[in-house]
Amino acid sequence: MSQHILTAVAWPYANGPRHIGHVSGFGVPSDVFSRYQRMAGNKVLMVSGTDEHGTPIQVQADKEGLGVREVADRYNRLIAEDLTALGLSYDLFTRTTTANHYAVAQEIFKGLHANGYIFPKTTMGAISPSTGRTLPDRYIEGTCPICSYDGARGDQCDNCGNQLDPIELINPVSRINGETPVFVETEHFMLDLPAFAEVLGSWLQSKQGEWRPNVLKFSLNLLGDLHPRAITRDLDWGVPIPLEGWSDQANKRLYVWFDAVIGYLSASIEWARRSGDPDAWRQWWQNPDARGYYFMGKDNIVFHSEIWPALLLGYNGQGARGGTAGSLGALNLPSEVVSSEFLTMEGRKFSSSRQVVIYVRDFLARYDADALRYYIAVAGPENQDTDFTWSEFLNRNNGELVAAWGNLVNRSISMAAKNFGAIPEAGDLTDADRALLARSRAAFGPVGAELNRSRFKNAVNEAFDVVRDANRYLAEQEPWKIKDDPERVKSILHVALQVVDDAKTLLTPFLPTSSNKIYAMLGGTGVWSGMPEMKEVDEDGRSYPVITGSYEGAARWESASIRPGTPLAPPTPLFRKLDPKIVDEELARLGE
RNA sequence: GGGGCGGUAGCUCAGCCGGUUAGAGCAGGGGACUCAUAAUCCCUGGGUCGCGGGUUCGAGUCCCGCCCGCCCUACCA
Repeated sequence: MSQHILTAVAWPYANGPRHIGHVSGFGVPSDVFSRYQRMAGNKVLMVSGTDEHGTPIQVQADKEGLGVREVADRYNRLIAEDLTALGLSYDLFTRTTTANHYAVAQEIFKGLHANGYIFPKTTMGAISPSTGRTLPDRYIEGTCPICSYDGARGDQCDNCGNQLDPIELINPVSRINGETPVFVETEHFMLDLPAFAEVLGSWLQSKQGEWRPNVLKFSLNLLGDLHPRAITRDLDWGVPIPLEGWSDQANKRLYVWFDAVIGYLSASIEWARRSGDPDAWRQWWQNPDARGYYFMGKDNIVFHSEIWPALLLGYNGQGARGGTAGSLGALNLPSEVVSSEFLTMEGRKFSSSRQVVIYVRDFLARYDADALRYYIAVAGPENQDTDFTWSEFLNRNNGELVAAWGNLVNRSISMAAKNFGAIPEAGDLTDADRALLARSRAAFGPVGAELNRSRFKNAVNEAFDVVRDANRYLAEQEPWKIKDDPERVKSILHVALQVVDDAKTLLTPFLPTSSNKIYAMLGGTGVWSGMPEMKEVDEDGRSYPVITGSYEGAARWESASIRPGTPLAPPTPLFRKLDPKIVDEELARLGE
């Protein structure tokens, strides 16, 4: 049964390059999932983009002496290049600074406002006297009024842990330029989150047994303490507020978290427009049978299990105040929020400023995308924080990718090519032959079930069990010792190649590049599993890069019979074996 | 301070509703083989399941307390 599946991938923030911790949280898992779903015959729409508004971009621009737009442009392009190089199969990877995104974000705001879920409130805000810009709480520091710790931030004291209001700080100063902020009254719009407590509660309860328990428990717990949340802020870098008397205020914008989550919808709409059928997005957002899977790191759960559903419910008119759906029509809530934990780097937190980091770009300059994808799939932070170490990366690469899987492919094709120059025909099969063939065919069920539940470690391990069994089979059959029975050798190598082909299919979601190579080695034609590409597009005369691609490859989640007689060339190695000295080289690159 | 998650062999991690001698991969030790990027295959040593209580015929698996790590804490993307 073919289903419409929306893969909604967290939006990387465009204030700098992304490191491997970021892509292990949202990037690789979402791509493995999407590739599997396409192979299983479902209609996948995988969308994301760079998140480009907000104060951190403003701060970064000031630091670099550039405009916000230039900073956003630069990191949008850089991040898009990195994600493309990793092979992430976005149907559309766009950005939040498009006219389309502005229009969709404003439409959601207007819908919520019309239904009564947004109200204004006057609060005190800090501004920088020299620039006139608002200072977010966390950019203010001073002495904690409770414990007298003098490095307290405006939102919280790191020493005593108490919540603070920046106006309470003793001797407050700006962390950006050291000056003393001025506090002034300012008016903002608030989202009435408590109006959704009940409907969110029953929605979450209905996910019992389906979501990862930690995500569900965490989300349910948040419900007990919902408060109205500001959705605008004093900043000129953002989406204008679409109300009379507000839209022309240069210094009032939608707060960045509000517009960023709407990106899933706006990107889907942009994708549909570019595909030539402007209403195509509705199949993923309004069809009751469609499913939406959201991938992110754990710091983002609240936005996806609480706030984004609240925005959708409010827009649909389904909160405590009722209402009617906006002009887009009622929209589907997430089916599942798939959250990853965090990756650490050699036992420490990733930190760009302290050079405890490896950026995706630098990683891919020295190692292959499949090597990184494999590491993340098999050793990434799927259900708990995990530690990336270069020595484990080396071991996994050399011991598992190269020695177990790459070598199985290489020895099987090499023997067949050398002895027969083609895929040999099988003769009478022995019990061992039949057992191994049945073994790899039977793996599609359980491996697929694990992938469908986003249990990637189990999936890749079960796929690798097939690889280990195939290596054992060859060791037991010893075809290289058989000198007087070429028919038996043919049967053994036929079986081995069939299982290599099956394992290649099982590993395609994780290792698309190398799987494509194996497909070609065994005589496959055309595209097996499609790869993303960057394209320049125009919108209102402005050009920007997007990631897109045609993923309608030949890959299907099933065993496909290899064709005897297909010519085989001597293989070239699929994966690079790494020199152990890279561990020390990489460690030397890390800061103290 | 509050909430959440985690703390299992040298390393990275599995262990669902409590049930026989706690598992895997890698690393270590021994052996076999040579088709293959010296890759592969077989055998093997190794754990007071963070600490302390409790419930139970029986707890890594449930309850309480504590210690450690990480995430969130409502203008933090």
